[in-house]
Amino acid sequence: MNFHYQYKKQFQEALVQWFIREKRDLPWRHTHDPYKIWVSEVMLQQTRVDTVIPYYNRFIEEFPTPEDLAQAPEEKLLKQWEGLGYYSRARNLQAGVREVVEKYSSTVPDNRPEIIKLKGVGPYTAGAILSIAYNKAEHAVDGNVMRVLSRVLLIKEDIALPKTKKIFEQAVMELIDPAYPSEFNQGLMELGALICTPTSPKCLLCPVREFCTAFQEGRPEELPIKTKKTKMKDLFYDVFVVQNEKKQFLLEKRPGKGLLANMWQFPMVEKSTTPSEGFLADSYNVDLVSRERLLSFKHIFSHLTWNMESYYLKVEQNGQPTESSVWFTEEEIKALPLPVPMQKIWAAWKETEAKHKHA
DNA sequence: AAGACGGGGGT
DNA sequence: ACCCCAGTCTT
Repeated sequence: MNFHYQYKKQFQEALVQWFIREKRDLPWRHTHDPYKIWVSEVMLQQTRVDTVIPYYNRFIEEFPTPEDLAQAPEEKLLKQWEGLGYYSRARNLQAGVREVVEKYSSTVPDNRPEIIKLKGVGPYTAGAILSIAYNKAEHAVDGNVMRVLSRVLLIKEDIALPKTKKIFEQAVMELIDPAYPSEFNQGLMELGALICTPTSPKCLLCPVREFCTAFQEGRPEELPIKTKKTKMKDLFYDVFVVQNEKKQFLLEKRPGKGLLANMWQFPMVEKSTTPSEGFLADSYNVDLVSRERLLSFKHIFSHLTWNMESYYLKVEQNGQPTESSVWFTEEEIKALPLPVPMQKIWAAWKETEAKHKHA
């Protein structure tokens, strides 16, 4: 890529001034603390600004410094992250912050070779922290930046391919305003979020439309090119809210790896494989007293669908429950990190319970 | 290079 | 129903 000096200068000026003028007032824009910028960037991975704001505020209140996060028990960390999704982000963030506390005396590294080695910090997050917190001229290429630059520069490579990202990283390094790296990078992202949107971009409001090849050619909404399809798997589960005579409920902790790792759930059995009647006595050492239907719904993940049917069971306890399952009171459940599908079932149980009390 | 990994919002 | 989102890690 080979831009003329004047073109580059004017593009930088237009973008940076637009950002300074029009930027949204967001919580993480009131600080330059690299730790807080880091937290915000991790939360923003594959997640919308509006979703992140309340999580960010609660998280920073609970863990104001790297030391606070480093010392937090995992259950407390996951409870803070509950509902935000991609829970390995939380674990990796804590692991990365622990590295910073231990190896760098709690100071986030200010250079790419060191910062990118931190757990959970990839090429984008590295560049975002370096440019936003330290004002370094580093690329921070996310989906917004690829969309904006694919249009401005008419880049028709498939952005689903990993190697394509390098093209955009080089383009940013070529274009970035050395006087305003933070505003330049954030300007590209802000433009992607507010103006240069995936469908129906607001080109007439765009501060850089005079530099935009796709706008001049007339079909900006057809870029970027992205192939790739997601094949979804369907899974079918029966889920049981199991209550004993002491008003305790049975929950199990998911495995430490994989989907929803270390989160808690009500006992769940795959429908196709198991006749769910035998599940109780065989697996959990209890006798059924009553059975009531709760809620049926689909929960859609990025790569699979859970088809859920849930039931409220009252049981008599024969002995200890099996391995990973534990009896909890309603009060204790409040402290457990539950994935959203389990929160829905728990909410449905509370509704029927309230109904019974009323009647 | 492809798949795993959440959940919500827009069209 | 399908796409996207301030991506990273694992295979």
